[in-house]
This record gives sequence, C-alpha cells and structure tokens, in this order.
Amino acid sequence: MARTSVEAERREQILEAACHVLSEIGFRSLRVSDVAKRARTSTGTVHYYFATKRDLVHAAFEYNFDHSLGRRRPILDAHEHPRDRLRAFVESYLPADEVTIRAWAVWVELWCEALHEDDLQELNERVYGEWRRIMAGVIRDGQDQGCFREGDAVVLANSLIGMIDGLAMQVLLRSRSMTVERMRAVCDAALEGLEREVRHAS
Amino acid sequence: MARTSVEAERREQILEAACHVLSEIGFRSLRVSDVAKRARTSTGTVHYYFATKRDLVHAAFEYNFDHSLGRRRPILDAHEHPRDRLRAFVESYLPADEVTIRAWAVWVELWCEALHEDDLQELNERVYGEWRRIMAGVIRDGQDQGCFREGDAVVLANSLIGMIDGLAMQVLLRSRSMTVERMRAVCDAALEGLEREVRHAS
DNA sequence: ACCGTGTTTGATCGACCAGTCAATCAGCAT
DNA sequence: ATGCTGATTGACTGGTCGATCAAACACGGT
Repeated sequence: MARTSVEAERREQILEAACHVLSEIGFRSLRVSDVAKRARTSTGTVHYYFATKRDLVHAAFEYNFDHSLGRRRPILDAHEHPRDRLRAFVESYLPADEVTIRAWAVWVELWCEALHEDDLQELNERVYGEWRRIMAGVIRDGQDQGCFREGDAVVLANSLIGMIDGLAMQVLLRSRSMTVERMRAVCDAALEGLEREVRHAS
Repeated sequence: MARTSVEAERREQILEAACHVLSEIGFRSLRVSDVAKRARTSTGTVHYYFATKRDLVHAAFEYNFDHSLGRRRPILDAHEHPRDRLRAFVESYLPADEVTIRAWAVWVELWCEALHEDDLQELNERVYGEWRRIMAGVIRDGQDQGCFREGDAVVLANSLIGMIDGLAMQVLLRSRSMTVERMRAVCDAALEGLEREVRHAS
C-alpha cells in the first residue's frame, strides 16, 4: 500500500452530494456531472468509485437510509417511557426541517424507481422492515406496560407508518390542505387514539 | 374543415398509451417512441398532438386522474348507506387489480415529478383536494346519521387518505410485510374504529 | 531520489433521443 | 376531378450525457 486510503471519505463525499442533487432535482434530471460538481470533484472521480450512474444512485439510496436510521437512534435512546419514545420517533419523521425534507425526497425517488427495479424493492423491504420492527417494538413495550391499547402491534405499526408516509408525501408536495402542522395534528390524534382506549380490541 | 376531427380520439389513444408506458417503466425511462409504438402510431404523430415530451406526460397525469375519478363515481352511487359507501370507496383504492395498480404507479410518478415541478404540485392539489372532499363528505354524512364517531371529518379523511397512500405504496413495492390482504385488514380496522362507538348506541 | 500504487482529471467517444420537417396521405367540399 | 387542409410518417439533426482512457499526480516505502 503506497498511501492511506481516501476511499471511505471520498465515497461518502460523493454519496452526500448525490443525495443532495437527488433531493434537489430527482433521479430523472440527475447528471453525473451534477454530482461531481456538488462534490467538488470530476466525473472521472465519480466513475472511479461508482462504475455506473445506476450504482451511484443505488448507493445513494442506501446511504440515505443508513443516515436516516442513524439519526433516529439517539432520539429513541433519549426517552424511557414508550409513549414519549413513540411520540419523539414519529415527530422525527415530520418533514419539518431541511435535513428531514431532503431525506424524504430521496426516499420518494427510491419508491418511484423501485417500482421498476427488483434490487431497490429489496432495499425498500429491508428499510421498511427495519422501521416497522422498531415501531412495533415500541408499541409492544407500551402495551406490556399498559399505556397503549391492545391490538396486533404489527398492524398498529403498519397503520401508523402508512399514515406517516402518505401524509409526508402531501406535505412534501406543499399541499395547502396538508401542512406540517396539520400532519402533526393528525399524527397526534392517531397517537392519542393508541394511548387512550386501554380496553377491548377487535 | 375538410374532415371530421380525430383529435379527441387520437389524443386519448396516445394518453392511454402514455399511462401504460409510465406504469410499466416510469417517466425516467419513458421514450416518446415507446408511447408511439404502444399507441400504434409514429413519434411524429405524438408530437403533432403534444408539443413536447413534458406536455405529453403532464397530460397523461391529468388523464390518469380523470379516469380514476370517473371509475369511482359509479362505486359511490351504488351505495346508499355512508358506511357501505366509505367501505366500497376505500376498497376501490386497494391495488388489487391490474387497472388500479397501473393507476397507482402513474400516481407515484406524478408525486415524484411534482416534487420538482410547480405545475404538477397544482395538479396534485386539485386531485388530492377532490379526493379529500369526497371522503370528508361521506364521513360527514355518516356522522350526521350517527353511524360514524364524532371528530373533525377533514382530519379523519386526511388520516384515512394518508394511510391508504402510504400502504398502497408498500403494496406496490411488493413488500412481504404489506400485501393487499394485509392492507385490506389494516383499512378494515381503521374503518371499524370509525364505526365502532356507534355499534351499541342508538 | 525513485518506484509503485492509488487517485484524479477532463477531453473524447459513441449512443441515445427529443424534436423538426419535407413529403405524403386522406377525407370533405365544390 | 380538383383543391384544400388536417393528419401522418419516419428520416434526420443537434444536443446531451454516460462512460472511457491516457496521462498526470500524490503519497509512502525503500
């Protein structure tokens, strides 16, 4: 080895740029040269680390996922009580700040592309599975402690996640009828529904 | 005028083809020649009716919306009771048959593109508004008749719609943890939640 | 200093494709 | 028949962009 490897650093720099460009203009309009420019390097270098544009974007999707998950971990750890935990977790998904909005935008690109690419469907499966696993876990904890109502935790998690995805989509599209505030209200109502009725399931 | 116009017919034929291609391979991979081939015509003809590829795809998005709405009208009309109406309406959005799946796929393309195009955000606003208006109306009717629980009908509609969008997305992505059957179950649970409180009342 | 390997560059190539256009066709009127 | 105009065609052009590559560079070991 003739020099210390810069690979990890450079890859991250490029992937970060790719995510930024993706969130800004989308996969359809994304040019390798855009990513190179954003990463302050050349198209040659981008291709040195990622053989094809497809590889680059797929890696960016994965990078976006890893980062999103990483950002949530401290949020989960910060709360003891399942109710606070779930609330903080849901709150962290509201497209309220720029970082979260960008992450959502990349996410949507992944969805769109995954409709026609099996590899990406698998990535989505991993991601969605992870998220569902975490949320169902928190819900189950809460149920054990008697602070959430009974019912299949997986079904409840799926409902919540589905709702968050769908609502976030509309917020991202700047729908006048679905602002972040409104989304927060709807999520709050859903969470209250989970918390209040501590009896009969169906 | 030297001959009866074929414009309406030809436009529809091309838009139908465009939607089909969109649902099949997405906007990013869509070539004007793909649409022409699917419509059994030439690229020249496609450009005769749609100045640019962008115009074509935007028109296709609108066409997809009009059709989706048109398909729902008879479904709504077929039921008298708000509960049945809402159930049938929600059921009609499950990505269970090919037509509905294709419509959803085009829808996702619209979302994705609309993230970076103001025109399309407006289209989404119209569409989403229409859908929300219909659903909130049914819910309000049900509340007036005492068969749905109380609560802001718009918030309830938004929750339901959001959930449907998010869940449908995962179904489209062939998630193992979110099949159509599971989605139906989750939606049923949500609808029962709406209906429940009145089961034993009045 | 020199070598070897890892890294960077940007000019260049080749493929692809939206959009143009000149030519042609098809229906209707007179 | 003839002329008019809407409709259709597909070859062609101009531009774009992913990917390649030869050359240069940077670092660390010897």
